[in-house]
Amino acid sequence: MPQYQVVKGARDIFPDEIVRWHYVEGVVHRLALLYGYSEIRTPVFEYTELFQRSIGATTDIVGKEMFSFLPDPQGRSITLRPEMTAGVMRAVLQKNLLSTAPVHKLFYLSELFRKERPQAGRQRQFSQFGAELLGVSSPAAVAEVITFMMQVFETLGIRGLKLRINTLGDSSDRARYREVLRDYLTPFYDRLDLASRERFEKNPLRILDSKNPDMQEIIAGAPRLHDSLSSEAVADFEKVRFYLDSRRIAYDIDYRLVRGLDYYCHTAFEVTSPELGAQDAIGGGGRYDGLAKELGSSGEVPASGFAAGMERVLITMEKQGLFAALSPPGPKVYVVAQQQGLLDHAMQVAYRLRSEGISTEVDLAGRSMKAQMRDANRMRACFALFIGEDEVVSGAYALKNLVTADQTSQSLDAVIELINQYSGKEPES
RNA sequence: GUGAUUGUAGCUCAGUUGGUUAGAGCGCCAGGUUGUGGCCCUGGAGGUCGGGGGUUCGAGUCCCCUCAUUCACCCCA
Repeated sequence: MPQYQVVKGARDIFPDEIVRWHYVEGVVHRLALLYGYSEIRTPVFEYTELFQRSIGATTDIVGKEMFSFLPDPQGRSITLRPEMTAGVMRAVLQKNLLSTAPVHKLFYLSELFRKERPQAGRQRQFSQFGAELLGVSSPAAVAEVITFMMQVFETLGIRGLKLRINTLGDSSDRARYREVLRDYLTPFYDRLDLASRERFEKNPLRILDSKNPDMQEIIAGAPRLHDSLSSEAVADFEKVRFYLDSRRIAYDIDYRLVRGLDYYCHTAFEVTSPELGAQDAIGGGGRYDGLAKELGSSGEVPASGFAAGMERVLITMEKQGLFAALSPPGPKVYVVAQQQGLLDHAMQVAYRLRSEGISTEVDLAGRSMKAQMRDANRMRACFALFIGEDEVVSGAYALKNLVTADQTSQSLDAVIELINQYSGKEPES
């Protein structure tokens, strides 16, 4: 057992896996461009109050999952970001971005940190890609965000995902409902579990998504938020459904979908993957028109957004066999030195090839030809170029096609020409 | 934070009721083939049995502690 190991809940990503990340990231970038979203990068840490204010002091994330520390004894506490929306909103407000154009569409691909016990599909450092649509308050905006997210999943080839949506109404709807819910729950107070009692005062809505079996009976009989909604909120939700229906995006309505973060209003949504085990949310999001005000903005900044868990996407794709054809690219040419004394010459030839834009490998360790050939094979090089005494004297190099095993002897210029013309497939393995 | 689970070679795992020098497959390295890979054959390297303590004539096997892993609860991506 090595003395040093990765920090609990973090992991290393090696080259054979990184190709998968590049693939997914490429799809995200491509579709972001297609939908008109530009990338934003914000710092990995923010002042702690930002998260307390935006995510909500009563949430689990703020209550027990943040990595917070003091940069210096007199400094303000700072926190490794547990989610992206707060930081993006802070950046947008700080720069007064909405003054340059009324609508901004941003996407990101970032690392987040949450101090949870790791388990399948859950890490302490993890990555999300997501988007924020700022400046538009409408069902059309949430619908676009959902569409964007679902198209990413679809483009990646992921199957069997389930989209659930709900509406939380606006703040006055929720205030009204909070009272209705409290009135209903009061007679059951003695039967509520500890977590639910804590939420009773501050955020009774979140009692509804408790998974405690003992609570289910009580929850099942609760009045629905839906029945407390204003007609505007109902119409808003109907409109979102209309957009999803017209784009043939399948979904279920889940009246109990509340989501953990306090800043959501109106539409909230979540996508689950059948491949994930207990932590099965692969993406989620919603609308949060009130967040900017909460952060002290004088003007309104209505917003919608989604976030998807990169690792969970990767797990799902792996289980569905969507990476079968993916492997790290091999070099075009492997320069094989007949004996160690010819390494200098081999390196010189390699540099020449590289200067011609041809990816080239040389065995710097000076191993046997057999080892070099095995290496070339393993790396799935297309060609082997042999450097022996004959070649050095004659200037004619033996070039072997490692797929067909054809071999010719040519000047270096002719070899470069041949390689550049070659467009055949890489060796199978 | 709570519960359970598993730690033996680089990887996946065997290891009988405690009993000599702890094994296999794959991978790695070398040779067979001194200018040519994949396949095959032969050989080799590589292990404080997670760590510490205890019981015992004797511990990879039993007990205690500890660290780590994984899964689940909670919650979320």
